[in-house]
Amino acid sequence: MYKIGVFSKMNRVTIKALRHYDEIGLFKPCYVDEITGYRYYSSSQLHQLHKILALKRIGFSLDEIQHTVEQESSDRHLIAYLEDKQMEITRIIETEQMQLAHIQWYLKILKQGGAYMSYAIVLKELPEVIVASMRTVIPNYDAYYEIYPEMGRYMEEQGAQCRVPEYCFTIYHDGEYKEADIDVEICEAVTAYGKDSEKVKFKKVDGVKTAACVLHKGPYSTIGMAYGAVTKWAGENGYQIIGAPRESYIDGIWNKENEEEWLTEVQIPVKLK
Amino acid sequence: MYKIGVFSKMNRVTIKALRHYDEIGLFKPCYVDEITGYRYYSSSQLHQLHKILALKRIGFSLDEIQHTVEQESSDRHLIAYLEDKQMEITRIIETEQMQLAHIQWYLKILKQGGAYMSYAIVLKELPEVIVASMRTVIPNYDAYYEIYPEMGRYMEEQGAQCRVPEYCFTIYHDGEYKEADIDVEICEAVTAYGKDSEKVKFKKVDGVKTAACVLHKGPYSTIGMAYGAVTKWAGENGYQIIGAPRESYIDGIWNKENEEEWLTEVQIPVKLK
DNA sequence: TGTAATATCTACCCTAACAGGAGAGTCAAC
DNA sequence: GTTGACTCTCCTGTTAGGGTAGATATTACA
Repeated sequence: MYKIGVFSKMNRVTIKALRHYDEIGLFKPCYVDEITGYRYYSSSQLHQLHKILALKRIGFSLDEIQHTVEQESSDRHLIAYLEDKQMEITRIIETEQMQLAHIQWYLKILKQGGAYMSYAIVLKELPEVIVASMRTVIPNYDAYYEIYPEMGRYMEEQGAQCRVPEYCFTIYHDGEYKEADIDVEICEAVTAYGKDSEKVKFKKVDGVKTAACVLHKGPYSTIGMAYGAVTKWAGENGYQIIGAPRESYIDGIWNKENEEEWLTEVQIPVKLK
Repeated sequence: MYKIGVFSKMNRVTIKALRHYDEIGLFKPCYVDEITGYRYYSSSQLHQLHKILALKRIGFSLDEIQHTVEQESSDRHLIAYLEDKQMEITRIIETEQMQLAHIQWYLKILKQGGAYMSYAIVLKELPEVIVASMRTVIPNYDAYYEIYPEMGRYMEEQGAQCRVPEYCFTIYHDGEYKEADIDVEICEAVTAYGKDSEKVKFKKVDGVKTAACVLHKGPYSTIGMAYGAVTKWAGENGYQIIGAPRESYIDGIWNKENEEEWLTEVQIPVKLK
């Protein structure tokens, strides 16, 4: 019969931990003095404690250990537990390795003197939406100043209601970056279908499971940098572009005078290679 | 200006999280209605939020992010932060992989129908101790029944005091398992040096940084299984045996009549290959 | 046997990053 | 005016104990 301090030293377990195990019912002293409350442990308990420590070492939570210990009669339960744990840890390792890749990417950029995180890449899911859409080939980017107002007018006629939060974006259907004759589809998310016209159609745009997104602040003329950042990031981090990129307009000519304050998000559907 | 719900949807961040960031001062709404307490966010804050989310994704804690964001003037700080983080994650991955190896080992044992964890391996540190020691070559294991009492008598003569917790053990100096002519050193940890005799010497036994330990319950005749378990485990988990194994006696003939209740711990100094 | 040092007890608060829920107030639509 | 959706604050809970305070117990030494 050992008092808690000695028992603790024998097993390299803190007194706090032993008291904690007692409290949660995982491992109780073999005898507790009713008057003083002193805990006494016996050597026959070492085996159980070691079992607990062994399970803890391989990543089981105290709760899981308790279940495991209770049902120890059956090996099948244990195998199942261990296999679950195996998968869990495998997943954890994968995410950690992705984090590592991210960090290394940022470090590389930083050491090259690149502007830190002026383009912070974020992965997110894009929702499925109903949109008023207009697909067309525009000669150059200046054409936006004509077609967006046109679409706005049509939607007003139709009484179409914009979705909240607003989601107004352009899908680029070309396979590459172009400066002329660009195949674009401009979309405005709405709450319900409306009547199609020759130019403007209502349709459903599928959601995207994972999109690499980056915010671009400033005029559209420099938005290429944002694309560059995302595509480079994707390539270097094992992601593959699997869909047409979008530009989501947040602030622009309609609410900010100063071009420097315009805000656009570039969204590129990706998946892990 | 967006209310919290919309802003939350725009960024795939929960309302709870936004409120939490506000509370800890990491990311505050640009305006709070003094009367209602409603939080309002603006699109110019998106960029900062994305930066925060990007840092979070690569494993920074909110606390670290706060420091990072505050000192963003200097890239050197950031590089240092990222490099620290890189090392931290590398370490984490290593430990996870070790856990994985452990689990796979247990699984293998279990699937072969082996008795689960009748030998649970635990790694621990062995302390440096002063011992009364007697090194000798014994013809076979039965000789213990002669030499242990002999040593006990000498220690009593000397008035040597045993250490608490008791640590009485045998070191096996042979490089391999032997059944005859075994080179053993029996040790009893004491509180202070005493006078040497021809047979019994007082000495310091160095601590061991990492020892793979296993509890053996039952008579000494089957203790080989415990050794087998440890050495096999070590081999299969990338550990190398780097010192003489010890047997630490916990319960034995001196306090338990029934051989089935004897308890011994096998301790083998190891290190990662 | 008395005193001082050490060991142990219970009880409370703390960690990170929120999640869940209670109860109350606010906002926008019908 | 009312309803339903939205938001607020405040409280508790999550892991596996760590840290400390104040009270009691045991042990060592004179």
